[in-house]
Amino acid sequence: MMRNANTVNIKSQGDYHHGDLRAAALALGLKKLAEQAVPELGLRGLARELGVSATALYRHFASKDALLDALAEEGIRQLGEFQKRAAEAAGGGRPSFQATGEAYVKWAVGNPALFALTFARKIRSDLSTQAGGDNEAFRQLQAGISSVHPELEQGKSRAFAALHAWSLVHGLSHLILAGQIDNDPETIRAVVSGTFGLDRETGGGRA
Amino acid sequence: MMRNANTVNIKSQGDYHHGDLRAAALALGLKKLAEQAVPELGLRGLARELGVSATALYRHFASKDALLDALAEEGIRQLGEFQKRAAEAAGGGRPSFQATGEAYVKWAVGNPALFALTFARKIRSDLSTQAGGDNEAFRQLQAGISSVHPELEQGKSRAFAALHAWSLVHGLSHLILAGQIDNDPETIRAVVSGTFGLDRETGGGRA
DNA sequence: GCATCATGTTAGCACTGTAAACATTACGAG
DNA sequence: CTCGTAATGTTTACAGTGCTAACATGATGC
Repeated sequence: MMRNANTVNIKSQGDYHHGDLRAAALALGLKKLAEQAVPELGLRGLARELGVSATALYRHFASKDALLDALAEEGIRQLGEFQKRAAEAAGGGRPSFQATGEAYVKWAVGNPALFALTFARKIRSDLSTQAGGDNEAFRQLQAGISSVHPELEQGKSRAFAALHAWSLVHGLSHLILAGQIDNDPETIRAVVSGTFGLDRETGGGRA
Repeated sequence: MMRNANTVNIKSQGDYHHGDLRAAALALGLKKLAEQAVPELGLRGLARELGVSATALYRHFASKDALLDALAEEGIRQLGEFQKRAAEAAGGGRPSFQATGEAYVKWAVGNPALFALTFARKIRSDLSTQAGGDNEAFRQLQAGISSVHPELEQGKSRAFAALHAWSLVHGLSHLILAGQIDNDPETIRAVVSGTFGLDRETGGGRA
């Protein structure tokens, strides 16, 4: 069979070689993940859409898992950036921290498949004795904590506070995606903002 | 080919019929899930271990998905019961609520595959306008909230408080299972107990 | 005792990820 | 420029999957 006609090469001068298959595969992978809710990337289907034989991908990824890992890495990157923008837009301080948390949830809900993928496989990163690893998302979190609770310079308390906040938004994301909690902006805001009306002295803040 | 020799029937008097294949399949499924960390139940492999042909399972489950759904249901049941016992052991009040939360995380960490399965597929339950559905696990949560914050009889505030607590333990579970947070009892206690050291009046929970 | 239904069986389909062997192109050294 | 080699693609094949269809067996009620 001759070359598939619907080959959409990036640089389509030649025919046999693709140009930059690795990049193309990652790009298409992200697109497919964005379109569907369940992370069901098929190696063969992917290759078909790339106008390339299935096994060609093995020249660029050791296995399907390796490909997914690469996509997952792109996932945390996007998440981190999204949070960063949200934090900046909110100006700083406590509102910025709240915005960071909401951004986490909103990104997750808006990118279900990529979110699932990203956290299904353990994010590579020598997490240097420090939980959370070296990704931007976690860095945003730490910054937010420091901003809201400057009295906690470092140490366990700050770490625990960070893990607490992370767990909260992470769990909320998962539960919404699992259909357990309504995907409602007000709900998200309320849950992220804390026990909400329960604490008498902090004024309904994150805490 | 005659009947496979290693048939381990529950009631092995006859030969062709199994006795109670449905129950046996569920039991073995749970066992396999308990043994491995990743939920990779194979229909064929399962049948092989049951000493039965792969398609026999289709007499009892409409599809692999249906089988997994049944296992998932058993999952929430176990989780709920585990929480209930923990709550009772703690005596009641706030310590009981804290214990419920810790139990959630500990069960999840102790049963990774079943936990993942349970929440991967949306738990059936006509969630009657009330988020959370009708499972025992969520009921424990509501009870805990009521116990700790009796001033919230019903309404949105209590619902949000429940979702908050649920999100927290759920997220913590996932992050531990993803290898992002250490599976350390002290960490779990601290994160579950709240901002921990931040709130000045609760004394850092029962930690 | 016999029809019927529940429950098991085998054969086969379309699909998957992946390995092995082969083909084509790009590229750097003589 | 030529030519060997490495990079990148191809076809073929294998073992595995969930699932359907057609058939066999055993239990059950008239």
